[in-house]
Amino acid sequence: VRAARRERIRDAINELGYVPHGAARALASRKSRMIGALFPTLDNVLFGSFLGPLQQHLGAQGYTLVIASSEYDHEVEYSQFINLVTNGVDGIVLVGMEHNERYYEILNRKQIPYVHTWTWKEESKSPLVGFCNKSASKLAAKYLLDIGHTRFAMISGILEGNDRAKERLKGVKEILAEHNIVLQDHAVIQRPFELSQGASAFRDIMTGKNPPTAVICGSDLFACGAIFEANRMGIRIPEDVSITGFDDTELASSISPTLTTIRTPRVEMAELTAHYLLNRLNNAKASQKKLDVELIVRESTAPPSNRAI
Amino acid sequence: VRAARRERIRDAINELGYVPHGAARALASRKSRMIGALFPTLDNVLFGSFLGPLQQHLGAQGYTLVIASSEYDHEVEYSQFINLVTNGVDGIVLVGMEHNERYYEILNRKQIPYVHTWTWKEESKSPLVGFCNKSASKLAAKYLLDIGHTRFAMISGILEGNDRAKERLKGVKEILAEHNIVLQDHAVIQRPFELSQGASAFRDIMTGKNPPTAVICGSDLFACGAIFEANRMGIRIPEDVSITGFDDTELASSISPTLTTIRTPRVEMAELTAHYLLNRLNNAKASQKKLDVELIVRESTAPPSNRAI
DNA sequence: CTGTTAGCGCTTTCAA
DNA sequence: TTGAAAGCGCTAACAG
Repeated sequence: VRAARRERIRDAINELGYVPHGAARALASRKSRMIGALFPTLDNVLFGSFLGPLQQHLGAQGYTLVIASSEYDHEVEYSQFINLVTNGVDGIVLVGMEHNERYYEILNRKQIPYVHTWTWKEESKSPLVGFCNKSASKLAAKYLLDIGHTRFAMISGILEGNDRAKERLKGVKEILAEHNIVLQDHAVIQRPFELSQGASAFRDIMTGKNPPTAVICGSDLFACGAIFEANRMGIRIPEDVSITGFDDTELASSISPTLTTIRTPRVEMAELTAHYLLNRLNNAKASQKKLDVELIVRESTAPPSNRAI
Repeated sequence: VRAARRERIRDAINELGYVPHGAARALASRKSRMIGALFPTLDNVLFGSFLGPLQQHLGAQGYTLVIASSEYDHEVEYSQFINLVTNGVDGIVLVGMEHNERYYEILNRKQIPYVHTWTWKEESKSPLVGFCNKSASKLAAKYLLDIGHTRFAMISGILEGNDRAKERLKGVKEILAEHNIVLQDHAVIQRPFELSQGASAFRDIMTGKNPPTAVICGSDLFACGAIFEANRMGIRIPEDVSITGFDDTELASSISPTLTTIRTPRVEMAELTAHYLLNRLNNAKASQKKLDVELIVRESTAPPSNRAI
């Protein structure tokens, strides 16, 4: 069949509006050309900025991304996971490492490649494409120590079931300990990832006795909520209190004062996640990747003032 | 087979980790139990706050939500649309009404129910679950007129291919015209939906000659970016300039000053969208719905001051 | 290179 | 109520 005729046939197919039947194709070929992504929530620009590029890279190779969110609920996550497997995804993207053991049994039995993102551990046996949350949060704490802070508080995500949040807290504690500073339990406030939670946590922290001169936040959302609340309370940032965030979302560079934060490589992570899975699917060698994070110093941090506020 | 034995069988199935094969089921039953959602972007909390509840309601009836984003690109949207149809979704959720004619040919031929969201038109023949963008933006403009403003500017989303943005602008123009005020072309700035775009548009507006006393924004993102920029420029909100947003995202109620905005009913819209599609799929009567929007007055608006700034 | 055929794992229909 | 058989729309393997 020559090119000309081939083209006419393709045109005819388009004219008639023929759309292939994915289920039949999947059944016959044992490949669905779908990749599943199981995320904690969609209600956060963080994940959006990862999923867009991920979809793009996967789409370039003919794969469709199927997104599911667990709403930070284990039950929901489990049923969404089963949904993805039932729908026959060829590969799966998971966030963090704390997941039901059964997932891996199923994945292994069905030979479905998977990858953990948003996290990193040296000794991990399961495939990772992510960054080290612990050393990332150390970067922020270290910077604050270097410019002279000694009294700290941290606004953290809910630790339960969230290894990223746990690692971030651990990093802060470790580096403070190296400087003989103990981050006490009452100085660590756990909250769901929301602006308003950052605001109320900040108020709690600053109205307690012996308030800190620096507040380390486990998310830009917390940090920005804190900045808004500081403004309402008449607390000047950074003159009275320094604040750091985590992620470097658009809000961090837009807010006034702009936010000192940790840039997490979401776009690059999406690309490498796609490549990892695509390689596995093509039986090529696929290697996990540790990505670098970066401290972005902006206006929300400064040396502590001498006067206690 | 009695209940006891039935239960034992189910347990055994669970033990063995059997997961049904969706493609085979879909092929045999001509139902995939998947619903597609085609969105402009995932990189905006707006859509996240809709997709979460949508997934929840669909999931309650055993449906999986397959999310695709077009990144505001027609080509990408088309290929994602074909992807969804190929993957055999049983129903589809579209945002706005400006879509390729061919979508409807395919949808009709394949008898796939669909619904348009985020928009409303009285005379529409295609099913809608949404709100009227035009009357929504009128609410904001009307309020500003009522408290005495006469000089306006608008920061709008890119109009091309976006009927929601067009309607919002139209609403503002109409109500101003009723008060004999012409919103001139140079007072309307079109930008992609980003905080930083709101900031730079605000700067452009305020450094132009004869700056307005009120800036109407087609998105909370623009409005918050404008507030941040005002802060940097030493312009006081609302004393010097009033600013209104659109959507009532979490940022609107958190930012300082808090933002006067239009609340769009995203959660309710998600629920009704799910119900519409589920009813169509169950051959029950399904009716489209017009949802109400609401003006939320907060701190970012006040009567114009007498002194020109 | 092209045409034919078996069969993917289910649901559905029909027979027992 | 249960079992057997057909077949969904494709792909893959093989024969021509």
